[in-house]
Amino acid sequence: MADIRDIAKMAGVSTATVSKVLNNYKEVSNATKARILKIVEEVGYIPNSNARALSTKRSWLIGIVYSECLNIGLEHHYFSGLLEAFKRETEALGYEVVFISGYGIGYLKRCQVRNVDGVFVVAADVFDPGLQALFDSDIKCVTTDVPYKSVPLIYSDNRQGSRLAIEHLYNLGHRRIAHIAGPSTSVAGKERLEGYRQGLIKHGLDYDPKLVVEADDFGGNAGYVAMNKLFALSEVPSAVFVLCDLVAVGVMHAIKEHHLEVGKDISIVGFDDIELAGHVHPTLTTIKQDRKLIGKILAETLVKRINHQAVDEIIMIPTELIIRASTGKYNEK
Amino acid sequence: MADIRDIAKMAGVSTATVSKVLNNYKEVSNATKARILKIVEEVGYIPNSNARALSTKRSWLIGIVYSECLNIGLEHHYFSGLLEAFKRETEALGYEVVFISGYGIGYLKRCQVRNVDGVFVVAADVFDPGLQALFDSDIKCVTTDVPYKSVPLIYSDNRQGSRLAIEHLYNLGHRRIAHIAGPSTSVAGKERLEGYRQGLIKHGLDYDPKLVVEADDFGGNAGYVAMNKLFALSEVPSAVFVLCDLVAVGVMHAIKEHHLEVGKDISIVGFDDIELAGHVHPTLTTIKQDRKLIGKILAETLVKRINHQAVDEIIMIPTELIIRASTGKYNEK
DNA sequence: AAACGCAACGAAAACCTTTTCGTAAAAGCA
DNA sequence: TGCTTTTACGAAAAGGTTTTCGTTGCGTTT
Repeated sequence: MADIRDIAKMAGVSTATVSKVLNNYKEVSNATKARILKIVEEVGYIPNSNARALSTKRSWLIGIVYSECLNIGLEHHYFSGLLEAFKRETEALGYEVVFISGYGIGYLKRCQVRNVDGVFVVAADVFDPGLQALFDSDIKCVTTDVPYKSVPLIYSDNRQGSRLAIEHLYNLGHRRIAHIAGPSTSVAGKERLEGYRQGLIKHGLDYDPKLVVEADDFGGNAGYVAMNKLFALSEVPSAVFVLCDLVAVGVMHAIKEHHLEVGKDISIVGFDDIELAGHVHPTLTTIKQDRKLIGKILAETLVKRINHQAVDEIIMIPTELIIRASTGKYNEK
Repeated sequence: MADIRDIAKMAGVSTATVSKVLNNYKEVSNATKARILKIVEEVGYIPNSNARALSTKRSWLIGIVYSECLNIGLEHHYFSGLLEAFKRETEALGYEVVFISGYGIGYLKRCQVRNVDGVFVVAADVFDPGLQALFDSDIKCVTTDVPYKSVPLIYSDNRQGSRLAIEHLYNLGHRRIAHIAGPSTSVAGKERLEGYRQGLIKHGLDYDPKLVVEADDFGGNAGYVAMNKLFALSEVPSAVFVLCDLVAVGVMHAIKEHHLEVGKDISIVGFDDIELAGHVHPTLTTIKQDRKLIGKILAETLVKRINHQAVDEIIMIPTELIIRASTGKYNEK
């Protein structure tokens, strides 16, 4: 593999000049510039990114912190979609995306070792001291769903989304509305619970703690288990607002096992709007999170931070109610 | 940030000695080794990976080629699960995982720029010349579902899986079994189609091209569309073997819209066994791919290749039939 | 003709490790 | 004791860029 010195030699110039051409400095004549570029092209020369990073202290690498806690890992639709959007955007800006391993030395050191220019904390436990060390360091971070001090945070307006859900159910005549909440360590889960509560109050309904059950994680099975807890109640709710679509599918499963009809006997509202929401039976009414947009803004914000530009501390993206068949008018039994 | 020279100075030794300690060379006395280690610990010294990579020509980075073609990107459950398993395994071996951007200069050059030690081609179009250039280079690769010359290939035994599906349906009395196949560019799709055919023949059934319809991609909507094509047939099949679970959910959607019952009027078998398969209604009979195992073997194989050890060219992992409620005995109408 | 400015380029240091090879002292052996 | 081997360590080169600052040569002013 040819290096910059080979190119310099072939062009009859110094490495400095080649470097300047490659990095678009203007202080080099058009003639030599063209000559060098031609040789670079012919030889298929590729600058060594390690040498470059060593010299410039920029790696053009963005780290992803993505711990598989609570089943919200790569396999969770919402997060994988978000990550995909983020990746697409940063790649367009010239960066590449690397997973930061939680192994051994911890996130912070790992980031320092790899010399990442910035990191995106996608899914993690806020109380993880390793994560806090990273956030408290001078490495540029952005995050979603994991608020921490003044680390820029871009995410859906969970409370607003929840209120939309409750309003929808209320308008359909439901008065006994349950909530399957996220694990208590999940901030998004907490906010959705709060929005649920706000929604109830706004419509003059009482908040009944018995109607709130906590899901163990963000998978389908957690919903199945949680819904069965609701069935154990003396008076079963007529509607359930579920913290996310994947969990909602498990909820629907439990309901059908009790020979009840979703959308008729019990209405369900999910959160996320994953592709499958439009294909499960009945199709799932849900609160849509705009993951493409959120991913894009996250990317832009991080790159701004890397370039020492000012950014907003918090950006909340509005959610949208998508009405499908899993919700229906309240039926007196 | 302290560098190796600082450490050397503090310990009163040369950088060479520090380096040797850090890399477990034996030619250094226990006394100085302990002294150096102590200082390293106190200062929180972290070796610069770029300098190291420059010197050793190893980056401890593994590239992922993951093009979002046909909806099988990060958002596809099977692949994200596979990737997760792969990542976990390689991280345990000391590597970190970086996405190789398809932007601009192409996969091969991108890999060379980043100096990756190896790459895992997860999902991509086999006919992409950029991909072929990568495969033909001397960069160590492994792949799944994307066979190419002698690049090590680890994946499910698609034909065997399909035969399992057909056998199951046959044993339930179905004789008119349709197949929703993958896009023609998908190798896994082709193999499953072939297995479907083999299964039919084995049981003395005719292969009827009219009963095979191609899905546009690997998403739920593709299944919905494809199933509606089957409904346009003069004689609707009593069972459908679908190339993957996500698509199968769309198929079930279409069936219910025709007021037929899945598992009774029409039986469905999927492929993958994603978590949701156990929660959709009816729960989905499917062919399980062991993505944890496949991911693990992929990782091990790639690392072996990196270390110049011999590896198998092809490893096929058997699949397993998971019987749930979407398949039932054939009912004469 | 002297003085100056500017354009175009190069020398060399800096970035931080690893690794080879050489050297000195200590240990082993006769 | 004299010799060889081993052990413990260091000097310095190598790895490939970027960047600062200096130099050269040429055209413009006065």
